[in-house]
Amino acid sequence: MKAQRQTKQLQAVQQAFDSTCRPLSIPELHTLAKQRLSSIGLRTVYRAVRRLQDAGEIVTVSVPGNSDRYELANIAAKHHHHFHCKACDRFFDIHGCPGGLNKLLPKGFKLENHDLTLSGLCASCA
Amino acid sequence: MKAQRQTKQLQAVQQAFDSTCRPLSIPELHTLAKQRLSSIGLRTVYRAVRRLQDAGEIVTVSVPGNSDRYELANIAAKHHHHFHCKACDRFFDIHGCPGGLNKLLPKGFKLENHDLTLSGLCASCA
DNA sequence: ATATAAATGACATCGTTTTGTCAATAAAAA
DNA sequence: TTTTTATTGACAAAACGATGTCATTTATAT
Repeated sequence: MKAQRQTKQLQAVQQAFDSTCRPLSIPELHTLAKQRLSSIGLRTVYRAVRRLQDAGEIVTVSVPGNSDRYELANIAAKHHHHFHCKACDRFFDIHGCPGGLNKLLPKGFKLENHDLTLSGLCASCA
Repeated sequence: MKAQRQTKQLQAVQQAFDSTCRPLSIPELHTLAKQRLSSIGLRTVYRAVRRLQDAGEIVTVSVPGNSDRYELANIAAKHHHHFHCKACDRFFDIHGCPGGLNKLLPKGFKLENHDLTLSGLCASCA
């Protein structure tokens, strides 16, 4: 279930993940990959993401009011949250978690997961 | 900027909000409104939501990996969060907030908002 | 009761994201 | 090097939510 051929295109997408430690959207990946391989097509980025997903190297990050992002599975394995910069529209990883969420639940509800998205301005935009 | 005519259709949508105290999607609103007015069209639900938004009666609720929901503005005015049931796919209001989120921010980041979505099973599905 | 125009609903259309297709390319095996 | 076939990229097309259109309906004012 691993990506089978080592192509320049797949490497360009992998390098985008490796060099940018934040959740990336498909258009962001396309832009980043084009910096290393200007000829890479959007269709190929979609396919690379699918393959990396199937290989278990990346996972989907759902965020409110925005299209899906993707990030390295080994980063996602450590519980963390995200910050969305309203100016540059980028997402960043936030390490740490408020905790104590079970107290917020109404009677009878069963908590399995939670998802925290902070938003405001990132360091470069503030 | 208020909805101008009091139609059965608009009332059906308003009643959906009034009788169901949780964030509702367009299809959910359509289903609920049809229970009171089976002839109401989806197009009309879209327009009713737009009008109620313009009138300031409802606001948009963005949630991760799901289409937008809408809820009454007076409910949204009190800071709260949401719970998503993975079984029935409904969203519920959660009152209370973990707080202390500023500590999680990296240097230089400016926090303006936050968004917490718990998920699991609701009382009726658990 | 009548006139006016906002609102409705059926349908078509749009805009965006995602996927299908297929001839050409190129990575890995022979 | 040659062969094989996974992969690519251009293009078409699907999927989807949301909106435009317009003849008809109907709430409201007169």
